[in-house]
Order: sequence, then structure tokens, then C-alpha cells
Amino acid sequence: MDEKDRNRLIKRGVAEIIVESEFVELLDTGKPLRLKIGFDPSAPDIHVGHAVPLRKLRQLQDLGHKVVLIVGDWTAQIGDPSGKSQTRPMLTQAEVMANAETYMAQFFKIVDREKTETRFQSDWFGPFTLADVIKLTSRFTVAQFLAREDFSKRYKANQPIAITELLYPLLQAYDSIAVKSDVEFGGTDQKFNILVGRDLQGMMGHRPQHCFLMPLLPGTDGVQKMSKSLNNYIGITEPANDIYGKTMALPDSMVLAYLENVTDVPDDELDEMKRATESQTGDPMELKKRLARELVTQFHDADAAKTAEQHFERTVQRRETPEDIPAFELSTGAELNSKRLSDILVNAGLASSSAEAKRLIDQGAVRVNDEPVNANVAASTLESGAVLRAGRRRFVRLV
RNA sequence: GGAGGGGUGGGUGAGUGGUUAAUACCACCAGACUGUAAAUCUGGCGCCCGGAAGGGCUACGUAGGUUCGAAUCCUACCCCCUCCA
Repeated sequence: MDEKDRNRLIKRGVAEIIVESEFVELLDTGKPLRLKIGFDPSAPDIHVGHAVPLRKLRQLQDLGHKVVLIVGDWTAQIGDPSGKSQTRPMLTQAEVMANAETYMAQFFKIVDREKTETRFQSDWFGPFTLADVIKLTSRFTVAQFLAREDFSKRYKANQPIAITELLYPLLQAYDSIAVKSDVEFGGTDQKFNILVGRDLQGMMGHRPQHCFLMPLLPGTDGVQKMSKSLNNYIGITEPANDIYGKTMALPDSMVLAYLENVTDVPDDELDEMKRATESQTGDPMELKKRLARELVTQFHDADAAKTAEQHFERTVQRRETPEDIPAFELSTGAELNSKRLSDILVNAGLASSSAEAKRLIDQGAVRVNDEPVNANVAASTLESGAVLRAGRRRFVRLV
């Protein structure tokens, strides 16, 4: 591996490697490594933020290394202490399996299934006894765990910390023992947990794993990290138009970070983009379109990217009506006569309640055949074939 | 076990008997502007009925109660935090 490739591997889209020099040495031995990554089967939607570590795994797989995917069916019941976590509802075995399958279907859109070993925590935690738990917990102190930022912050702010939450890093650490991992992957927020695994391995006579920490991608709001619960995410299974549209709605300041971390735009091209952005000689919208195309191509294909771009240019930039819009069947006769525009908006899914529909009408967001409609007219005035629009991007063709 | 503080809309957080569907900020939605975005400005932001005017219902941890009227008072319960043990 030449210098350039190696740099790309250990620098781009990587926040920190612990210990980097040792990891590089290990890599150079050519020995196939066991790359650990885990997930909790509680919220199985993978978004572009998750793609950062997954893409890195893929790169390493392509060099001959093996991914060990851990289904956290025990840790899912605790919930990773993110600061707001509540005791989570226990998942049934069936729910765990269903979630795991949903997750893996997405996971393997990025990671190579052939070079992946999937393991369930219950394999080793199922037979765990209280004696094992005590032995495990006795290796660490409360002070060590309070060093973790989440915990210390909450502790100082008089917010509850459940004892089970303290167990979370321990379980995750023990996973590393169980699967004999050489390297563990995660976001920078996983630093503490992964290091506990490294420590535990050392204590138990295993070779300590290296920690591969990836940056947390900011969400579409440009401020907080991307997450489903903040609704600032781009899901990798979302329709092409949505991926494209959400990308275009990103603040300009996010574009380079996304290009660097979740696309394969060549390094020198990326450098050129950075220069152009800094000197303000580039075209920010073109750059963002490039990103949007890259993402759609990655999670769908190049054709879908082209179509999505055309759709965006037509509907958002030129505010025209797109070509293929969902049809909504108007009822007929007496039933129709008793309804009004607001009812149709709700039934067609353009508004979530009739109160919202009326608000949209009042605010001039509703158009019929591109003509604003400012009154809640009778539904009978609507003709089939007409295009009903609410806001920028919600359309329906009446039939 | 004891003493004290607290639970309000997606979030933070006002509100101590009526003009409170509930201040403010954030988030969100729509409109204007625009290069997509950001910024800015304007409006909105529980649900239902009604063309509208307006009306009704539900909501302030849970369940009861007092009152013409309760997020606000009372009782019980649940949960959280702090200090003491």
C-alpha cells in the first residue's frame, strides 16, 4: 500500500485512531484483522451519519479484513447513555430479530456481507451468571465511569443516571472479549466505551483492541449530530428524490464535510473544492448538487441521481409541476358535494389534519393547477386532472 | 428510614382559582426574498364541526375531590432530584 492510499485509509473520514502507530504496524503485517462494530436493534434506520464508519469498514474489507457485526440484543434493553435515555422497553425476541433484519438489510448496502461475521450478544450473555456480572463489574470504579462526559454532566446537573446505564460500557467491552476483536469502530461519542473494551482486554490477557473513531456527521440542521430522533437525518433507504432534496436543503457550510466523509470524491479534487470554497471562487450550489448526486448514486444509482436532479430543478428551482406525481381519486356525487378543499387535502395526505389544511389554505400555500386558492372552496369545484399542491413539494393529481 | 424540592405542549421553561389552548425562547410549517441553503421579514403552530362568524372537545405526572369555575386548592398514588442516615 503506498503512502497516499494509506493516508486515505487512516485520515479521511477518521477522527482518531488509538493507537495509530500500532494500528499501522498491525496493518502492515498483512494479517487479516477482526473489525468489531455493534448496533442496538432498537432503532433500525441507518442514515448518512452511520455511513461514515460503515464506509470505512468497507474500505478495510476490500483489503482483506473481516467485519464482526454484533447485534446488541442485551445492550438494546439498557440504551446507550446519550444523556436523555430512559429505561427502554424490553424487546421481545421476535422484535429483536425483526429489527436486526431491517438493520442488516441496510448495513449490507455498504458493508460486504461475504466478509462479515454476525454475532448476537445473547450468545455469551445468555449463559452469564450473577457471579460473572460481579466479576466483570469489580474491575472498574464509579470514578472511572464518571469520567465519561455524559455521566459527569448529568451527575452535576442532578439528572438521573440508572445503574444499568453504567453497565452499558461494560457489556460492550465484554463483547470485545467474546469476539476477540483487533479493532473496534464507532463514532467519537463511542470513545469511552471502546476504550473500556480495550482496558478489559488487557486485564483479561487479551491483546488490546485499537480504537477507530469516526467524526459524528452534523445533521441537516447543520448544528446537532445527525440522528433520527432529532429528525435531521438523511436515511440511506429513502427515495432518491428525498435524499437529493434533503441534501440540497443542507446549510452550505456542511457540504465539504459531507463530501469528505461520505463520498469517494478523489482527494485532490476535494482539495480543489476546499480552495475554491475558501476563496469564494466556486459555485456553492453546483458543489451541493455534486454532493446530492454522489449520495443518490451511492444509495441508489447514477440514473436515479440524474432523475432526482431534474426533479429538483423543476419543482424547487423553477417551481414547476413534476411529471410523475401520485394520483388521488376523487370520490363522486353526493359524497363529493359534502366535502371541501380542506377535506381533500387531508384525504390525499397533503395535510395531517383539517386544521392544518385550513391553515395552509389561509397562508396561500395551496395551489390548484398553479393558481393560488385562498378560500376553502367546495370540493365539487375541483376537476379531475387538476394538480393539487400544498407548499413546495407536496403534489397530487386528481383523478 | 427522615427532611426538603420538583413533574406544564417536540425541547427548554413561565404561569399559584376566572380575560389561560396556556407567556417566552428553540425546533417545526407556510409565505416573501434568493443561488439550493443560510440570514432577514411576515404569519402560523392541539383536535373536531362550520363557507365564515362562531361553537364544541381534549390537554398541564396518575386517579379522585372542593368550586359556578382548577395547570393553579385538597387527598391518595406514581416518578425524579438534593441533603441526612
